[in-house]
Amino acid sequence: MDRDSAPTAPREGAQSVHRTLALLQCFADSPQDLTGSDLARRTGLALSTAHRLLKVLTNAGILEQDPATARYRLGPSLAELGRLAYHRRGLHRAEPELAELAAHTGATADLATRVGGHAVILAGGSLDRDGARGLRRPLHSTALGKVLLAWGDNADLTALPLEQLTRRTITDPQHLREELERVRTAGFALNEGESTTGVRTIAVPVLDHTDQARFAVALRSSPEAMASARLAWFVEQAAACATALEVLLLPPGQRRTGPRPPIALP
Amino acid sequence: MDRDSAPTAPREGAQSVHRTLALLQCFADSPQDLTGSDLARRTGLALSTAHRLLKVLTNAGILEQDPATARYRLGPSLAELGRLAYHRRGLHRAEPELAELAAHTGATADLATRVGGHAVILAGGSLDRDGARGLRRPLHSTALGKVLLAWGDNADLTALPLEQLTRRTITDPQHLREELERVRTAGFALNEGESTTGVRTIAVPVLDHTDQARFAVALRSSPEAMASARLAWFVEQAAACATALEVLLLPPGQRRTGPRPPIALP
DNA sequence: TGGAGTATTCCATACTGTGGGATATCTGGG
DNA sequence: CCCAGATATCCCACAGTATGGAATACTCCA
Repeated sequence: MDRDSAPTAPREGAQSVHRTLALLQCFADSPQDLTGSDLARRTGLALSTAHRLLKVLTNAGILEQDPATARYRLGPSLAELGRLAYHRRGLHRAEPELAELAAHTGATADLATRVGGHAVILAGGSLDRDGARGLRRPLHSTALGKVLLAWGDNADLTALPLEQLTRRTITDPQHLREELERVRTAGFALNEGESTTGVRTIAVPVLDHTDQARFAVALRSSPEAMASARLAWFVEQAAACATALEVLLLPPGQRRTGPRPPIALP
Repeated sequence: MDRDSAPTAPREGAQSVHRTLALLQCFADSPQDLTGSDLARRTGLALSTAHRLLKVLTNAGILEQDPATARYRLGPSLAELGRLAYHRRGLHRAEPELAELAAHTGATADLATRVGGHAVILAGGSLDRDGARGLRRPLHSTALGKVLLAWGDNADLTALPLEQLTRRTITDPQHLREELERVRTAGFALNEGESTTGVRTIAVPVLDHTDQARFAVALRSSPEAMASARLAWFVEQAAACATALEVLLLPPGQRRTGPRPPIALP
């Protein structure tokens, strides 16, 4: 009856809050406004339950109902809180760095962090295109995710769903573990067509003082534009950006002290 | 025991969600990271209750705990959802308009909308300064709020707290009702020192097809810079911006058809 | 070394959230 | 014009979820 949302969830003593967050998540997944019944269907909730929760969110301004269609969409309070979150986390300082990186390399630059079993894109990218697809991607099938796993907590790796998205997606835990080892020794992750066919992506970590990846920076483009011969150059540009972001995004006491992981082409 | 948060709240059958939102709201009010016990104190919740709710929010990435201090702050999922909300509501298109208005007039330009008993600032302003004070202001004591009330639903006016913020704050419902009438006939709201002493603010509505204020645009500066002789000019600049925003923020079917309310200096 | 302020976990109880159902509205078609 | 289908909204008795007191573990500071 209940679908588990992430490999984190201790669903104890907080059912309604969990359900409320599930409702919110629907809006990250769908670019259109949603009807109440639609939301109930997507979350598997009873209509009246969904409706009650939606009303609370609407009264708080987290969601809003279109006066004409009565459909729900993300509301002003969320824009407000999001703006605060964005600022307080220093992401507005990251944006120009990413823009510069994108302009310099001609590729698309993304900044992401890990939330549960997903890489959540925080800055960069193209919202008009990516906003429709949603801003979170599975960890196992993206360069960003591999970096976050390789320099992070991948103990519970078997808890990840490892869903097959394309023909090339890694779905075997052991295979993934080897890939992560390769990523760690190479100093960067390379993806081609494992998440979206016809797209090549590289990613590098933004490391803290314990050598954990707090964020990841990715560059993606067509395989031709990102030809193997120029791969090292792309990775170095991304790494330079990542180093800058360590200063901009981490508080002084939590910055990497050791050297960046050296880049070694496979 | 329970403090009522807004003059909207049907607190029925959603206690935990309400409490969760109250916890979130604490972060909008305080610029610093907050400890769990601090949050429990501010919301009046039992420590264990607050902790449980905070854990759910943290697992979802709505909040995050500083790895060093274990204090809570706004998290990546909120930045993600906020970014989506910001974009989907077209607020990124409003930002340049407001920047232009601010540059042109030399004042600070804000865009806000109504959520419950508050005017929530969505774009413009200076986040570094305003982010510390919070992004929401009471309706009765700000030019933005007066506009949202004057061209909006002010039937439940007596339900507003009407808290006294400065010596000049309007605290009498009847007095406020007269002021709103004045605002409606003037076509704009003027505030001086009712919210913050030494600041003069004007605001105009962004109207929809039913002549409701969906948003409000404000300009604020020192009383000298915004001298009475030049007041009409400031109001006209703001009104021009508001007209532009009607096109940018409202869907085609919901745009004002009639003329803008004419501006009449008192 | 002790004490104050925390985070975190446990559990029996009671109150909150639940969902089935009934009603009101709306829309597009026949 | 009226009906069928889909939707928003409200109500209420029941069950199970959320609650908060208390106990433990941890960290910082004097």
